[in-house]
Amino acid sequence: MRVAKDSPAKPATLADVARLAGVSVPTASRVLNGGVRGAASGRRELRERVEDAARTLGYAVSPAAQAIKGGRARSIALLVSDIADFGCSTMIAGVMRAAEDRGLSVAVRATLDDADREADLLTDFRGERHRAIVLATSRSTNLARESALDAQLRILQSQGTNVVLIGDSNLEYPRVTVDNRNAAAALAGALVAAGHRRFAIISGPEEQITSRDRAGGFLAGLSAHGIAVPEDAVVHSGFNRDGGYTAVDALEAHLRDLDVVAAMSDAMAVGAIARLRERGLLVPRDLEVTGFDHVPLLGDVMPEFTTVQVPLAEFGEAALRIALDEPGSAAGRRHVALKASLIVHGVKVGAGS
Amino acid sequence: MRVAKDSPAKPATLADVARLAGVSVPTASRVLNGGVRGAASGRRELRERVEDAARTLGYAVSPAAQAIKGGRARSIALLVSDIADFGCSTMIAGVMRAAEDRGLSVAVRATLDDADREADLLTDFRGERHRAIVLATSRSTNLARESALDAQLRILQSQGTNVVLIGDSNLEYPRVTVDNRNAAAALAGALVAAGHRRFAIISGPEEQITSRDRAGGFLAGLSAHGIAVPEDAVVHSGFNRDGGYTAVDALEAHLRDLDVVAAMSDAMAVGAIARLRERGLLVPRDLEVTGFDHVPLLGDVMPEFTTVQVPLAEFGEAALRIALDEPGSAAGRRHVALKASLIVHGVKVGAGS
DNA sequence: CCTGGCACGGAGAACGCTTTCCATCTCGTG
DNA sequence: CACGAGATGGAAAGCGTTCTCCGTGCCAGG
Repeated sequence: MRVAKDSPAKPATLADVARLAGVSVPTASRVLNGGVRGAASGRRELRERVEDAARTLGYAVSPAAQAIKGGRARSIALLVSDIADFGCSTMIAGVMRAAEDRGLSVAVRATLDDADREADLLTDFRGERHRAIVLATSRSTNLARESALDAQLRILQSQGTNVVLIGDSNLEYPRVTVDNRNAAAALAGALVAAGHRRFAIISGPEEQITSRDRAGGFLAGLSAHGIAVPEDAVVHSGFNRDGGYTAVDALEAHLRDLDVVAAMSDAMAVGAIARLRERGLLVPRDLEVTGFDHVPLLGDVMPEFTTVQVPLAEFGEAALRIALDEPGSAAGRRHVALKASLIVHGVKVGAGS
Repeated sequence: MRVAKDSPAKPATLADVARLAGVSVPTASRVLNGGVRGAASGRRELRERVEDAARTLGYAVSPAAQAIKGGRARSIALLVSDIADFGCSTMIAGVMRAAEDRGLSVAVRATLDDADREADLLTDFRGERHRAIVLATSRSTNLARESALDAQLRILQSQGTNVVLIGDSNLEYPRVTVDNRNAAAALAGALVAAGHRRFAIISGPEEQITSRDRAGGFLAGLSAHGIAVPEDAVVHSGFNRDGGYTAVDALEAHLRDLDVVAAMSDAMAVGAIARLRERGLLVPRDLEVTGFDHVPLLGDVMPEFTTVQVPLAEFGEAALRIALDEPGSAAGRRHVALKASLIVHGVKVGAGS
């Protein structure tokens, strides 16, 4: 008996189901959509016939067709810089979980920190007619870039796709943030309290708001205790592992006289630690390296690590609540601020805003 | 001046573009699709008119409409167990990059190791008419579960969605794998060569093929050197960080007399290290913990870590090549095996098939 | 027994796009 | 000058759904 293995048999359509059940297409649709017309409506027997038919044929509704008809897909878009980044992936998981609770799917795209890519991806999203878009790429103060982005987002918004930002930004959209400044200041305070006096800072690109806020807050926290950081002990680099790695060399002049290298993200801290070791400095024996974000895994392998816990996984839930106009604060310009906590030498010591 | 901010202005459609450009819809479609009909076809002037119109209106094609017409979406589906897992996210990034090179988008879903969820997600995928599905969840030897999955995949395949597996499986589909057995055996050999004699193994669920292969290979590698592992020094647990954490307690009887705890994944190793420390055992001072997968970050913070490097990011490229029937080996049952490398105390020492 | 109201199933349109087919137009050639 | 080949734009169909109407049948009330 020959198997028709290469038959590109077309998937069952609603029409197939209707035919098999002996009803019309709209009826089948109504039944499968949960009986819009009177919930437990219709002859029970008919309902069962349709459901049986659907099961028999292995029918699965085509979201594409639904989207094209309804004008909007049952999905939300998520833009991040890099999926492979630990922080990002935690946040993505949070968004997906939140979306799933609402019966929505998530389309994730990565910009890889390329502004052109970002623009292209937003254009794609426009065609995809998502319910909402969550923008989790780190925003900058570069006016040209940001206003180009703003224009894109405005279009998206005017076409019915809600926009939510994750993280601080100069753009005027609903957003969910963490008070990076105050958390960083609290971190600085804790480090001073622990007896440290000589600091260097590894921050992200100067234009980038998240790392700028963190570095600014950290410096402010230090100066509140009368401690200053030499100008050339604040270096800007890529906001990721490799950025932290290379930044260490820029700190060369200070390396032997430091208590703490404060990296403005856990990923940067990891890179810094690797490079410091290559240069013969051991962490935390010779100096301490602190991070920001709280990648869970780091606490396991570096129990003494000091960082700020950002509730990455909770961003998703908060963002979707805003994006989908659910009972949050009043409508209009909404903004949710989540709490960050300090983790000093592996121990959570409370909150900064 | 009032801003009509809430106008749910409909996105521009191809018809809008055509109207503005003064051409018919099919013409607009042909122009924007890259001029199927004669490449640099038509009056250049007409082409420009259409492109201008599209730009003016901010037109973005609707993939949903394309999919519904063409019968197939320009996308591939990717099923993983947990997006937040370090290994997973690296692999996802690889798949997305490979897909993007081919002009395809990726729909990622997570099963969270729940068989029911897995079935539901596969049903969803069926309706979504993807070009191909990449199944990267870890497969098991549980016959009931696997044959249910097989049935689902067969349907998918018969409906024109190619299926590729990442990782070993008993199911008969094209796949891309790593020779876990031999790599694990090589790892064992290297550890013996380093003078270790007393081993314990932390593996995933017994039914799960990946961890079973790794543990089996490891044991085989040891016994090739005349070393045996007590039966109760091989524990099975969840194939993730928490699994490693809890597994340590099951090894209680052996903990003080071990040279190496071999965890069958980096994530498990991390959990084990955390728990060992809580129990007063320091790694690598008191005993060594080895992993499997090579999460990049671990090498930075634990330079002496010993593990097996699995080319997670390359899985995507290989999987898509197979899935899309590109020039690989002959058609039919295809299978690509990627190379794993040993990383002993942070130094890459070569390959195990 | 007849009529009005109501509930429910079906016919048809519409969504945005591609594709097949056809009509037209241009140009080269006999 | 006429005819045919080749190219090119347009009309229409159709993809799988949902939604808006309609017609039908049922029941209650007069």
